[in-house]
Amino acid sequence: MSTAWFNRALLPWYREHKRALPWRETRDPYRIWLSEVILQQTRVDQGLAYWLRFVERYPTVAHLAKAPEDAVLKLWQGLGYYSRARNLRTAAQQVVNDHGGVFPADYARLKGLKGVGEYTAAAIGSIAFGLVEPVVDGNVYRVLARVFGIATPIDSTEGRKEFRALAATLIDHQHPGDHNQAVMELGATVCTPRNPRCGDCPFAPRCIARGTGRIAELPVKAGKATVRVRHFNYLHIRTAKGTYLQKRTGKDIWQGLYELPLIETERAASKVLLSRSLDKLAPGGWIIEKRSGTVVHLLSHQRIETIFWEVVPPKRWKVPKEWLAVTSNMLNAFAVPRLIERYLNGAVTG
DNA sequence: AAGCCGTGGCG
DNA sequence: TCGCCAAGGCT
Repeated sequence: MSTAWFNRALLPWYREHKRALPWRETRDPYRIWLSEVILQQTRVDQGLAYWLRFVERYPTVAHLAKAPEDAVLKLWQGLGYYSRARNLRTAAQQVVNDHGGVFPADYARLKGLKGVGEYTAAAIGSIAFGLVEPVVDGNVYRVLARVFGIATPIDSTEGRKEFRALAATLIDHQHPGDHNQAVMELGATVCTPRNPRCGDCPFAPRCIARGTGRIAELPVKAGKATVRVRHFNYLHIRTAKGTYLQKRTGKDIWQGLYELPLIETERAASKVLLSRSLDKLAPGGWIIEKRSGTVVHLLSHQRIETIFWEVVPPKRWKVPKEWLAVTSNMLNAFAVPRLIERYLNGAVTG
């Protein structure tokens, strides 16, 4: 896949829109490293004052290496993730003791510093030393997922691999540092998680997510699956032969379990709406005797809002062939979801 | 690999 | 209001 258009659009946009930030005015790896650690999981607005204070108090990595841990933590106070501050001091000592006081200029040795992971090593390497190392942070995931329409979960091993590979094909070999910062800047200021400003985006004409109306769905995170709300209406039908059950089939929850006959609706069903659905099952003559309150059943990824309806079918009608009449003493022989079990127990006793 | 680590801003 | 999210890394 040719991706030259990506950099043709990206770098001009960046030169026009990049924010003036003090760590962008230097190629001192110490100051760049400081900014990268401070900005881990932290917004520029929050981290800027801390960076200024650190640079003033500890102008070089040697100064930081000599500082007491308590002093570093005090300067870090309020910024959160305090292991970053402890690791910061440790890494400064590593630079002094293991690298002669000079920041290492290769990816592997950068990553060997305490608190410097894949992202930070690539950021320092590309920005301070011009190494062709793609960064993949939260901004990059979001921008690439949307522009290229990638739905692979970003918090999966497969997803991390896929996005890293794509970022590697995209990175500008002449300006790796600017390229990396440009993608992040775009993600931070234009391609934001909510309400992205697509009107200001250089990729808008080519953005897959925008073209297919999936901006809000990308990037995908597997960890916290979005909870889908569904509306179930269960029919409690008592006849001389017993209560009707049916078996759940198909690619859905509770596969293979039994339940009361189900009518799923788009929204919470009213009596009128349910009547219409019942008429489709068999025309005319249904009597709705009782409507339960809404029972909410929570699954990891679904919220099932349930209404149990006691109904009486028409005098003469064709019972769906997948329904089976079960006598009350046989009901507990069938595997049913907890939702159904609780209802049936309540319906019998109360 | 999945859980933990903090705080502030946002809709 | 409250859950999500933010220039991640460590264990």
